[in-house]
Amino acid sequence: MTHEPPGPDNRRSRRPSTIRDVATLAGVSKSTASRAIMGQGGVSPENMEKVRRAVEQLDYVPNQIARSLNASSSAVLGLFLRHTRSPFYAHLASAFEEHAAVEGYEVMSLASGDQPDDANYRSLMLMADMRTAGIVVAAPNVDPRTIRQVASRIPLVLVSQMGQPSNPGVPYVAPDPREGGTLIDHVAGLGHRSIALLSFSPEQSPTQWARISWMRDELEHRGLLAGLKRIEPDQDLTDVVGELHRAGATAILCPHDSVAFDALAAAARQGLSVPGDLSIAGYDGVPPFDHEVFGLTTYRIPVEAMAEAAVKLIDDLVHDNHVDAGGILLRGELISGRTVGPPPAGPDTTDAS
Amino acid sequence: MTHEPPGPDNRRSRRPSTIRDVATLAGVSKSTASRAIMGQGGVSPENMEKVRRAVEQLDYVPNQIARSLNASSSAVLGLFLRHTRSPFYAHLASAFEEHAAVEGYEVMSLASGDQPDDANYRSLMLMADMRTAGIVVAAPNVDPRTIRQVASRIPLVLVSQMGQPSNPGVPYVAPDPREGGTLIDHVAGLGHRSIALLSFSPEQSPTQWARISWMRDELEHRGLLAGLKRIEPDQDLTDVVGELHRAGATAILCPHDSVAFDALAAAARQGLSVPGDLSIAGYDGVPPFDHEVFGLTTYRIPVEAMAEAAVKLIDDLVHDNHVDAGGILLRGELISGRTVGPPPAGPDTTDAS
DNA sequence: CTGTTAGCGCCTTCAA
DNA sequence: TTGAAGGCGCTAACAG
Repeated sequence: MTHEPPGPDNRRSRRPSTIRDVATLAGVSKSTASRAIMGQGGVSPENMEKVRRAVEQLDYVPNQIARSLNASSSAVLGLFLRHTRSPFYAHLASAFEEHAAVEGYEVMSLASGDQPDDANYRSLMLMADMRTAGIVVAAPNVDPRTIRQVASRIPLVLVSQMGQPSNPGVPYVAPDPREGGTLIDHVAGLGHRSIALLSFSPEQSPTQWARISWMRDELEHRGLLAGLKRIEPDQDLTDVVGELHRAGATAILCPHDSVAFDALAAAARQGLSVPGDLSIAGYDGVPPFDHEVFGLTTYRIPVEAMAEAAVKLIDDLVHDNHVDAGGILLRGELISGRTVGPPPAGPDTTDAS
Repeated sequence: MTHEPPGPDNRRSRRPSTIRDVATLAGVSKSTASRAIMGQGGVSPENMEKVRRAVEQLDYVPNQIARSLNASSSAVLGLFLRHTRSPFYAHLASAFEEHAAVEGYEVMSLASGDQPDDANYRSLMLMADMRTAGIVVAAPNVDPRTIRQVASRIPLVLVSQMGQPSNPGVPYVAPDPREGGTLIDHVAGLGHRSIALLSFSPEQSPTQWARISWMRDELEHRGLLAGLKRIEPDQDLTDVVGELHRAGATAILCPHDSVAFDALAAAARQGLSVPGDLSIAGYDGVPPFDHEVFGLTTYRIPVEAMAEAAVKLIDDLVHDNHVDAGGILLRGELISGRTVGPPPAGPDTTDAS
């Protein structure tokens, strides 16, 4: 084995050069260097040039953080997400980044995961500390008090998966709650008279809980409710789906698309054909679940439009433009796939026209 | 309509209280306040209590950024991702956050999207500026020079979707390149003698390009290559798939799972049954694509293990433990689904045992 | 144990 | 046009 060359060092070396280094090398004062770098004029051409060269030679890049420490605001937006994993949030984040970039913002994201609320508070404060221009919160698990506390210090916009969130005074973007019946209309319209719901616990997801609750009430009101089954994340749905079917349900509405696919797998294991024996619908309608090859029937939350609206809202807030204390409601759309069809012709189909 | 109450204000109010406010209110000096807050001892019980009360009364939260400005390091890790959208990166980010949390790190993420490399450089510097303890880069589009430049200032680990990346001296985590043949072995093992590849351009994804190139060479070497078709993102694959099939290909390997589903849809439109007429395989094997209900045959990149290894690596680097200049290679696994089967019995199946 | 001083890197008054 | 000084919020080193 030959002698190893000093080689590209694993360990860090020269500390990043500061504006001081630039000033010294250019033979001017820090202030002049600063002004030259900021390009605000008021610097002689010679000094301008000297500084430019020093910057180049030293690979100098201004420390954005130190800069924003006294600038009181930067061009960075904070995005606080429930998870990174779920396609809904991933898609939202991506769309938000794109639209924010158009307005000249950089986006830094933090995820809540399942941390307790005081950790959420610290995460949000961390964003605020770095003088983000504003924060967008897309994490239904954050306590409303925390939201208000942070919102009192920095422009903050809420993005919700459902109707108006319970944070008075904080602007929000959300799907129009009046759209909640779209899916039910579709399923009922095909003739289903016994529709079941799957749901996580309220703790696991307040948003989905609210959504499902609304649907339960609506179905009950219309006399179509076949029952609501509480499920756990990653639970095997084979038995649940089997029971619901045996109990007479002809359609199952799921809290989100991923669950719908679990239910489809469960139905397959139970030897049930979809939508022949049983119809199954999801909720969210976000890539990749909405891929034509899957043919899932679902309700598409208008993620793209929500992201765009959120950027506009936070941007207005940042620029102190007038912003409605309320929020912006957007309409999604029904994705009509191949997992929902007419109910099987049963013995009591008499009243189905 | 009644008179509106002053209401929870849309606009921000009192600027966040600083350690100065705390000190003043508690009637001590900034240093004492600081020490009390840091809880490092050396403060009298009375002052301790006074400060505690002041903190509570003012809702004081230390500014982490200002703190790290002279601390030279914080407990925040930076994660720089190619996209937020793709399930691969979303999954990686999520897993990374979880493992980082175990080690007591917070994770802030920035996405590269399609920005030019100088913007990538600025993004990475922004992370470094905020004194992140270290940075993990999972974005194959970042220029190696940029990587080295940043790595010379701050602990940096590379996470790649394929074998060893071309960044000498920078530790990395990657799937074992020797595993590259797994999928080919599987498909060829079933009797396919004419295997086609789909690929994006090298610019769109160096990683996938490298992977596909490797496969092309391998297939050519084995005399099984039916051709390589260059595709664009979001391209309709109907014609491509049709042509490949007519040209005699019995199996198509895709650059990643999402493309595989596009190909499946295209095959369906062409009236081809899968895997009866044509076998199709993906690559990545990450949720939600690996869901049993889809039955996709693919190669699963060991994302979880990679995330865990990346955390360990960056943590070691941060603590100046010895870290191999090379990297860590991990093995994924073949997911054998229902989209790859034996080739159709053709006129020239004579040599297939 | 406590307060004063200095400095992280930067920008922005204020005089000169 | 320029430099010196001060401050963003915080912590660490240094006297008392």
